[in-house]
Amino acid sequence: MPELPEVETVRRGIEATFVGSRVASVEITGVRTVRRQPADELVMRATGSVFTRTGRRGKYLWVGLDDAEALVMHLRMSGQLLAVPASADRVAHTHAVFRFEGNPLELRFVDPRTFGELFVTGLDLPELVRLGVDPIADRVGPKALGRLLAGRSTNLKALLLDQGVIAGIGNIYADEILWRAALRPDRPARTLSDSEVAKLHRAIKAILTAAIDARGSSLADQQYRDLEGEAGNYQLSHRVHARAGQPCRRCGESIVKLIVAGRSSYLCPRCQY
DNA sequence: CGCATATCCTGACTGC
DNA sequence: TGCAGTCAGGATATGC
Repeated sequence: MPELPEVETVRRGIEATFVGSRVASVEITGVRTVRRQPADELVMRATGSVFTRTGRRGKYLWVGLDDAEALVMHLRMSGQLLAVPASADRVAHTHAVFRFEGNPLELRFVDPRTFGELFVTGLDLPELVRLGVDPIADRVGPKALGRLLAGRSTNLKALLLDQGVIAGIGNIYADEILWRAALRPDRPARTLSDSEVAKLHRAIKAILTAAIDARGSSLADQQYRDLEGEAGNYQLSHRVHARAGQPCRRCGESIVKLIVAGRSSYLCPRCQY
């Protein structure tokens, strides 16, 4: 569910609400929530530490613990991070709860499908070195993007989804980016002209920036919520995602749904090439 | 290397 | 109303 814009929105919420607070206690109840290390180890390393800063790389979110270690979180398909009063009822699938000294709000990790995870690691984030460039946090120019595409026979959809190449783009934003760039998802990457690479570069920046400004996308199931439990607004600006049969906002042709790179992919068959 | 498939799960939705 | 089947924003392993 959450892609770069949603994770960035949650990161900003944690920055505003919990940075500067000292962890009073950590409760891990989900059996799969902490799986790279014993849950007790995470509890011990986090308890007593101050949330000193936040960061994001692709879809991974992290919090500095005393500026000495990092608490890394990934929401995967259904994870939510929520700031709620400690007295509030816990919803089903609440797998982790962080309480803080002098902060009336606690941080809860809720994840029905249990694909999400938490772990504590070093500030150099060795688990994240495999990730490719972050299109928002890193300065990625059109030439750098062109080098990532060069010589690859893989299609654009698979490439945009490959976290080892570009980190943070998921199924919704890949489709929205490719529509904006007027490029088909099944187009082999190495066939792009310089001007098409430039268009793709502009579309990545524009779509992700607009989606962050809109605080992310909440689909019909309302599963994505920000730290305050509020829905995002970027779904109102979607041009292709989940719009099969509806008219293209650029040329009027019916949007179609294909499977590309094993994922549902929406595109305009007339104005994407 | 690239690609399809299966897998980890729960829940919402569809069609009978 | 119930029930089976399908699908879902992600990431990874496997086999061809």
